[in-house]
Amino acid sequence: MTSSSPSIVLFQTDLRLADNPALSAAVRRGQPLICLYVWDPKATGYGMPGAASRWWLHHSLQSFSDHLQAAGNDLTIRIGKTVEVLSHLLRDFPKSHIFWNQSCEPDGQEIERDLLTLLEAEKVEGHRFYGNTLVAPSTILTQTHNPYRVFTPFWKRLQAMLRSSPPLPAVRKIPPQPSASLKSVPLDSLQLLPTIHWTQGIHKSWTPGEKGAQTALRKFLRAPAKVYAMDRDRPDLPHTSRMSPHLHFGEMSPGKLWNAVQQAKQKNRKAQDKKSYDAYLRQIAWREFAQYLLFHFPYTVHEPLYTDYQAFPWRNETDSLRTWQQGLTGFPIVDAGMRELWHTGWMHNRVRMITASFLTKDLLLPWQKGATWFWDTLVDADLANNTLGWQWVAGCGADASPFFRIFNPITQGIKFDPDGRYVRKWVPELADLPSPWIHHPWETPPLVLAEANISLGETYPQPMIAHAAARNRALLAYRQFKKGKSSPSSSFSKEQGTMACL
DNA sequence: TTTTGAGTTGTTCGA
DNA sequence: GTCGAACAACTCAAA
Repeated sequence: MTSSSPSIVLFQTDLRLADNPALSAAVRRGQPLICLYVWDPKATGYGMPGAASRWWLHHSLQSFSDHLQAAGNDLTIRIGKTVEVLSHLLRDFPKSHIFWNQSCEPDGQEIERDLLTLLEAEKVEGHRFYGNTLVAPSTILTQTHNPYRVFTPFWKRLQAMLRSSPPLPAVRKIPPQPSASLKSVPLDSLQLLPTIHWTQGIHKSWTPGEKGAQTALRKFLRAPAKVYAMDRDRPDLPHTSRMSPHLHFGEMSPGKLWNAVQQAKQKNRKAQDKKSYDAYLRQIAWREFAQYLLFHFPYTVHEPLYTDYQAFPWRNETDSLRTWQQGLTGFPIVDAGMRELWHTGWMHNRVRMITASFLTKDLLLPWQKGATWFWDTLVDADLANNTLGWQWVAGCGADASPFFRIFNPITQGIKFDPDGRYVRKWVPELADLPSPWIHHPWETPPLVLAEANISLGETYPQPMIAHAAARNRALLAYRQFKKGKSSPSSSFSKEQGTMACL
């Protein structure tokens, strides 16, 4: 059976049947349908997901493929460059219509540009939708028709634009593929799974796929959503939504998530609970803002949004980067975070800020190094969120934290992990250290240390840097950089000299 | 064009 | 122990 004019849906980060405008439109068209996913193994840099993220992608594709089969179709997987694969497909099905949801990522944008050229050349119809964001990013602009660079006015504008239209229902029946000869490579041939079995920790805490996303949302709305405003900053409590990887791979649309939270909020009368739902909606808007910024400022993946920061005198040094990556800095909350990341592919948001502040401010290492590490290790690695987050902490991005806002890893630990449960979980060598000392073991009386079987410098490292001095060094570096009075590099190396004595 | 108000997540110091 | 101010200066966005 061949058709003269099938539909091709190009899936990228929208692996779902529910609230997927491109898929729904293609189904409505009624013609035979090809559900296409293209894997490009030659992608480099941020085009290639990290190992943790590839693990998720594998399982997400498997789950999505199952869902498509249940609806009467199947996932066609091909390897190569997206547009070349499509071009090839168009030879077999010359009058196809192509459907896709817009990607805000630079690579996705490049694919879209090439795709539009191809469509033009082949006289093929394309249908673009906006399923990855609440609102098409090109439509939110300031009065002077420029993109927003500040969250609050963006947030106001976004709320004014949002219609409370219900999300599209999940597609239940999909027209079959156009012909039995449509070839797909097996999922395993993408080699997304790591050969060593370090994913056990990840396996335990996540269920990739559309069903897993819905379960996670239900669980969140049942309880933690109500205490979110208060407890979301507590890494020792399980009160975040953990929706980030599901959102990243599009297993749940931001629109559906937004809608579900709104509904829960309306059903709930308690003022305190409403506050929590609002706080969470605001977080969804931050995710939207990140997508939006990446769409309008694709260069921010590698360079600061405010480009004069290119001249900032970051230190170029690899030893301390490695110490940070391994979670051996000697600051318990930082090390706990870095180890949680390594073992589970995830880190609590508050701790992401603390560890990022430590890298960029205490160690004065370039935010790009941290962003790359997070990209490689996070199961929810998302280019937009990662870029915005790191630049925010470093002070060179949208709504950047002021340069004098430097997280104190001890204060933050005491405040957000008051009993030290988070630290004890991920830094077991400190497990027996009493709470008053858990966030600053180097100040613990020797007897207490001995009783806890801790020998600083042997069983657990001494702090790699004195925070107070590191803070002053960062303040000075930023102040001098801002003034631009002296050549930043020369004045800075002098400063480094004083650091050597610490 | 100019002016004005405001800006996710912090820390420290001194009263 | 608690609280408010200072930490700098700049850019954005709207009036």
